[in-house]
Amino acid sequence: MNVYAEVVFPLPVSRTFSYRLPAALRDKARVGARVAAPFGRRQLTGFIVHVGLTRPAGPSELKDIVDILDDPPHFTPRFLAFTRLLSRYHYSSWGELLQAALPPSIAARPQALISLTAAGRQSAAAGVLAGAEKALAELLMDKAYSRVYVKRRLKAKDISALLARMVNKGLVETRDRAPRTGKTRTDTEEKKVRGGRQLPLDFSFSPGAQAAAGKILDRLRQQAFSLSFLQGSAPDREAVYFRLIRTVMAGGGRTLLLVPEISLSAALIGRLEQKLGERAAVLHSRQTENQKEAEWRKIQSGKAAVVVGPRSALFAPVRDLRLMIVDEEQDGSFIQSENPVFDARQGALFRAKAEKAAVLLGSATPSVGWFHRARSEGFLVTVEGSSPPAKARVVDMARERGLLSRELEEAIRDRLARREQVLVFLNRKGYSSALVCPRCRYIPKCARCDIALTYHKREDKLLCRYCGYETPALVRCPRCGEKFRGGREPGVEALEEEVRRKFPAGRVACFDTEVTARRRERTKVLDEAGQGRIDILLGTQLLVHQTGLPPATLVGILTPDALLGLADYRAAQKAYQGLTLMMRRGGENGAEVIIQTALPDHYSIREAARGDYPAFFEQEIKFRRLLDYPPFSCLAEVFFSGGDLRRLAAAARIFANQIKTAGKSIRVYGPALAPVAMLRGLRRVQVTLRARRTETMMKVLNHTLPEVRVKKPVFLFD
DNA sequence: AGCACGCCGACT
DNA sequence: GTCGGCGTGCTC
Repeated sequence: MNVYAEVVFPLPVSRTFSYRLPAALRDKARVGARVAAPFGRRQLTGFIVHVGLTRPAGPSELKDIVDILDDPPHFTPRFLAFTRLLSRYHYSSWGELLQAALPPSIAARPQALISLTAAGRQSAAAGVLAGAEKALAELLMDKAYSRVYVKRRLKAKDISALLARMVNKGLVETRDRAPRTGKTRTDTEEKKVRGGRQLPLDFSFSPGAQAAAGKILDRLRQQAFSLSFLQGSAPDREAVYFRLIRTVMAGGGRTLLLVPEISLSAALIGRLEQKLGERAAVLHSRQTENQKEAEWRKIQSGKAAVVVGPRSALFAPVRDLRLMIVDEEQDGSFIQSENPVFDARQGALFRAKAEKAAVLLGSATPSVGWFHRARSEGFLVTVEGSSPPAKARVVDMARERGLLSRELEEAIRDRLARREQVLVFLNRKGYSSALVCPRCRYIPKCARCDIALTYHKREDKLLCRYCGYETPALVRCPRCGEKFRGGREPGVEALEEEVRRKFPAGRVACFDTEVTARRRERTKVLDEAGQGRIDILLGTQLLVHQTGLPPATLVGILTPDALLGLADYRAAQKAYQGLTLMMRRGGENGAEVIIQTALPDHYSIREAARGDYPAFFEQEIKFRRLLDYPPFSCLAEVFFSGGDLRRLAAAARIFANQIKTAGKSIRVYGPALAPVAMLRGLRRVQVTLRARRTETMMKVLNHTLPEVRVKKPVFLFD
C-alpha cells in the first residue's frame, strides 16, 4: 500500500507537490510537519499539508520524502486551514506564509559556506583557472564565505551557474553552517518580571465601556467565531480589552492582541505587562534573536495568556486561542505589501474562523470599509465618548506667504515667550521635492525610477525616495546651463531654515531621516527635547512614530495637500487618519493644535480638525457609493513589472483579455502605466479590476493568474 | 527562489 | 571560435 504526502515549499509558487512516503517515515509523517524533500536538483524544506492513500495526479514517477523534520508537527490543521485561506485571499504563496510563521530558531535557514576543495586549491596554485573561476578561487584561498558575500565580492548578478560548474569539477564545495544553538535566557528573564503576577486586575470602567464590554462578552461566550467592531477612545477601548482578556483567561483561553507599531502602543503594552507579568508575551522587530526566541517559547508552552505584537504576531503559536483583538484597526501597517503579502486584519478573521474564536477590531477613527460593514451588518459596538476628541484650528494658506502662517508664527512667538515647547510636523523629507530649472523647467529625475529626485540642501545632494539613489546636487541645469535656485514643494529642511530665520533666539531641532540616520542622534534629539533644551522641534512622519515626544503646548501641522490630489480613492481617508494621528501624538497633553492647509474646506481636513469622525464618514461613504468604490465593490490591482515594456504590455493585455472572456461580472480597467511607471529600473504596468463581490474576484483571479507568466503581486481592496 | 537550457555579443 | 550575458520554463 502506498501513502502519499502533499507538500508546499517556501517559494513563490502557489502549488502543492506530491511525494511518496516511504514506509519508514509513515508513523512520523503528519499534516503540519516539516519535511526534507528532493525538489529539482536540490533538497528543500517544505511543509506537509495533506497525507492520503489515493495517488494524486502528477508526473508518472513521484519522488520520496527524505525525512520528517519535526515529530509533533509544527502546525496544527487549524493553523494550516487559516494560512491556506489567507494565501489564497492575497494570491501569495502558502509555503512562504508558513515560513514566516516559524520561530526564529528554525526559520533561519543555515547559510551555506562555500570553500575550496584540495583539488581547487591545487588548480588555483597551478594557475590553470581563468576568468570568474580564477577570481572565485582566489577569494576563497584563505577563508570560506557565504553565497551572498561571494556574490557581492565578485560583483556578479548570478553565481549559481559558476558555482554549479565548479562543484561539478570538484573545485569548490558547499557546506551548511552549524545551526544556531537556541540558547536563551528564559529563566532569568522570567524571574525579573515575576513581580507583577499577583496584581489585581483593577480597571476603571466608564459606564459606556461597561455596556460595550457586556455586548461583546455575550458573543465571546458562545465559543464560536464572532466578529465585533469597537469604536471608542483609547482609554475606553483599553478598558474593554482588559475586561475581555480577563474573561478569556478565567476560562482557560488565550488572547492575541495585534497593534500597529510597538512604539505607538508602548503605554498599552506597559500596562499589560504590569498587570499580567509573565502571562503576557510581547513580540516586536526590535527584539534580538534571543529575546524573540524566549518569547516564542513562552507562547508555545502556553505560559503566556496574552500575546501582543505587530502584524507578524498574527502567526504566533498561541494555543486555545479564544480572542483576537486588532487595535487601531485603521492603521496601514497591518498590511504587509512585500514577500508574503497579507493583511493582518483579514488574517485575524481567517484565523478566528479556523479556531472558532472571537475577533474584535478596535479604533477611534475606523477605516471606512470596516466601519461601514460593522454598521450595516450589525457588529458595531460604540462606546459613548467619555473623553472628547482632540480639536484643532484650521488656517487657510491661500493668503499666506512662506511656510508659516501669521497665526502659527504668532502662536510660536507666544510659546517662546512663555518658555513652552512647540512641535511642528511637515511630512516631506529634504529641502524640496525637486529641483526645477528656473529657465527651461528641467527637473532632475532618477535614472531608474519614474520620479523627480528630492533636493537635500544640508547634505547638498539629490536623493531618490524610491530606490535610494543619490548624487551630488547639481549647481547648473544640465540642459540650459541656468543656475538652480530653490525647488518645488518645500520640505522639512526648508521649514527649518524659515523657523531659524524667524526665531533666531529659539533653539530649533529637526528630526528627519537624513540628520538622524543614526539611532544615537535620534535619541539625543528626543532626549534634549524632553529635557526642555529644545524650543521648537520639527519633524516628518518619522517623528510622529516616536515614543516620548516632548510635552509641547503648541502643535503645528503643515499638510502636504498634494496627498488629496492623488488618484487614489483612499486619499481622503489617508489624509483624515494622518491628521488625526498627528493631532493625537502631538496634542497628548492638551496642546493647542493648528493645521495649515491650502484646502481648508476639504471635508477630510475640516472634520479631522473638529474630531468629528461620523461627519467625515458620512461624506466619505457617500462618495464611495456614488463612484462605486470599496466597500461597495471589490477592487484588485495587478502589477506587471519587468525590463521590457513591450513584453509587459503584451502580458498585461493577454491577462486583461482573459479576465474579460472569463465573464462579464468583472470590469477591467487598463492595462495602463502604473502610477510609478518605473521603479528600480523595472517598468511597471497595471491592470485594475472591479467586481461586485470579493468572492467573484477571488474565484476569477485564482482561475486566471496561474496562466500568466509575469511577476504579479495583487492587491485586493474591499 | 534556484537551477538548467538555449540563444546572441565581445574577448582569449 | 568560446565564455557568459539573460530570457524562458520547470520543479512532485
